[in-house]
Amino acid sequence: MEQESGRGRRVTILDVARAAGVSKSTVSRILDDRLPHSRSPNAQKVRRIADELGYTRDVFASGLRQGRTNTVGVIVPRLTDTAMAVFFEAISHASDRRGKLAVVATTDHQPDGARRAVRNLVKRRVDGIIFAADRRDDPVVSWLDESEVPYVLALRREGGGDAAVGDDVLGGYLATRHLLDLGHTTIALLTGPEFASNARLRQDGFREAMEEQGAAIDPVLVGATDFTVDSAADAVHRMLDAGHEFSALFAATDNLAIGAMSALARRGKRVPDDVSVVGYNDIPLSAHLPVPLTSMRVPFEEIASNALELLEAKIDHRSVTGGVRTSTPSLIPRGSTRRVI
Amino acid sequence: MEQESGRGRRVTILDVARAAGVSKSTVSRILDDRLPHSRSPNAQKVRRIADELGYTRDVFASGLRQGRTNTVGVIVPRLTDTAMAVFFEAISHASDRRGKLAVVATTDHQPDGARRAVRNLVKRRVDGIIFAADRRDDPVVSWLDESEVPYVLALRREGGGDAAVGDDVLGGYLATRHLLDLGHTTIALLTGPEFASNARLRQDGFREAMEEQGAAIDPVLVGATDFTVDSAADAVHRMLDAGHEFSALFAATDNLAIGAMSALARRGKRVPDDVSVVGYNDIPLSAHLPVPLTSMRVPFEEIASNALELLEAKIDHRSVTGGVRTSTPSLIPRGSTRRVI
DNA sequence: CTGAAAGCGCTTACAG
DNA sequence: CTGAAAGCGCTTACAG
Repeated sequence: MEQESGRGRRVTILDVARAAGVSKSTVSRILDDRLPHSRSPNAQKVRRIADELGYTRDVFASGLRQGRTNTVGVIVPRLTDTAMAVFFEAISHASDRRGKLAVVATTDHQPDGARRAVRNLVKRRVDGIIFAADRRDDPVVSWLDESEVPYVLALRREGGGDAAVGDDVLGGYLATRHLLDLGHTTIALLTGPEFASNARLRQDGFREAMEEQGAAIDPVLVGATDFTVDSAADAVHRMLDAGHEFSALFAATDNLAIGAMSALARRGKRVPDDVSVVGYNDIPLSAHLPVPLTSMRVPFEEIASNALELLEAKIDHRSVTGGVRTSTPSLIPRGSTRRVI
Repeated sequence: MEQESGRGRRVTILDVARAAGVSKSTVSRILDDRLPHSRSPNAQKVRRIADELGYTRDVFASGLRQGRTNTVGVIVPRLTDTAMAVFFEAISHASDRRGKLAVVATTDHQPDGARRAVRNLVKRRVDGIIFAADRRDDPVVSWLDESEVPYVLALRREGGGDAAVGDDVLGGYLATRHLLDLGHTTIALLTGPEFASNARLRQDGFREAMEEQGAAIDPVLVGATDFTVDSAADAVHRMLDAGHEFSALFAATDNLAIGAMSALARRGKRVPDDVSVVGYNDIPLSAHLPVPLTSMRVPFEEIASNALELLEAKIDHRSVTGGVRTSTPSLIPRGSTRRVI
């Protein structure tokens, strides 16, 4: 690469064509990754010269002409939610490998956030959208259907659209099963808000495991949250105030588990001695808390790849077998859970 | 908006022109935000029709023609570092307000990560780059200088380029001053790796405060980390193993503080009763830890705005007075620090 | 203020 | 396989 692209005159396809003594059409074809890679001497020469000149295709010109931009939009509630940052990084890496760019927009949990995000991304000409925000009642999904932007859901299913998800029911089941296996029977649950489908499915898995075991679910020990650490702490304080004892707690996300542990600490309850705690998502921090958190690991890389594949199929108007790809979470046992004594 | 843009035929400037009975040149000018907003009847009509037709400018066509894309690239080490996610969200919001798009690339702390990130962003035709990765010795800065991409540094200064930063020396000073004021004199320090300029400046502030107070700095109580939670825990374990007592600890980031608290807990030291701890960055989680963390709040929004302004000036070839804008951090006292008894 | 025309850097039928 | 030509949707001197 003789010359890094900058503000000066860019190296265009015409420069390469002239230097190689061929037409720009030919250069365009030789450098087109979608076409079979020609090993003819001419092709090799063009590639060499393009390299020497530091030529890179102008994505704007190419996008304008092709009607596609090789850009995918990703919508998440917030990037400061580490699980979402992990997921976006996964999509970003997978996109990179496929020569695409992932751009992210956040909804900030605002009512109109999703719509604004979609509009912004569409304006930027993304080829499609991976939607990972979490409002069940959000009309954005039907709105996305009406608009003609190709999209897939990720980390949640809704309205029958294509989706790449983790098996949240199984995850909820496995987390609860772990606690039951350790001898716990009175288990508190910290779930998300009504509209969050993934939290509800994890709750379903919780119920399934409890029923299978014949363990009763105390409604007082089921706390709804808005996914904030604070609301989790509040919910646990209320449980404690109600005087209903519990020896274990399953939280629908690691953040909620952190809030729970914070409240438990403040009330003089030790983890895991007095209460065992299981989280969900296995965010990087969880392994490094004062009491390392037992958590459900979600295969974000796999889900990201699936989402991207499904989306590409949609963009290319290919129909995909299935339409929903489900990845399996796994339990990572750590210090926050122990056998009841 | 009659018709959401999608895959069907897009509404182009020509559609608007025809519907309004003017030329596309005229439409282009009327809809050009850079030009003074005309209130002539004609202009109003065109704007109304554009709206009715759901016209949005094709950023690719516009970008191709104008030679700029209204996109800024942001480079951070990782998005899973919450402080970086906060910062990117801040840039994203500020960009939005200015009608720009912010796209992010991560270095993953890889030696060649920064270069790869720059190359990727340049390929995507960003108008400029906000560089917030943290390797002091990274040759990428001089490399950026050679390439002709406009860029500014953020959260760190290096090699004299334009930069939007927090006052890390002051922050380190204030954090340490807080501990000194509470009566602590043997204070441990958790700093970053050699190459991280911001950590070093915070360390300078620490030294300044200690010297001012006439408090000695025990080299054994200065622990270098690689910014991971684990390495912080390890460093604290080593201090404890060495048998050098300390009643307070200042960590160059909240993550390091979390690692420290984790190690302290494992060694039976209570925070704040046995050891007071101060972090830096005030990430959202810090307020919600079992022991809420005293931390230095960094005005990320302000730094993001500054970075964007500096960058725009560079892009427009305007020279800016100064070239470095410094924002002031502030101490947020919480439960992790208390007066020595 | 307005319009016709050129051109940004590509890709892609079309014809050879 | 190759090249000349048209055109993607804009913006912008240029001339009126």
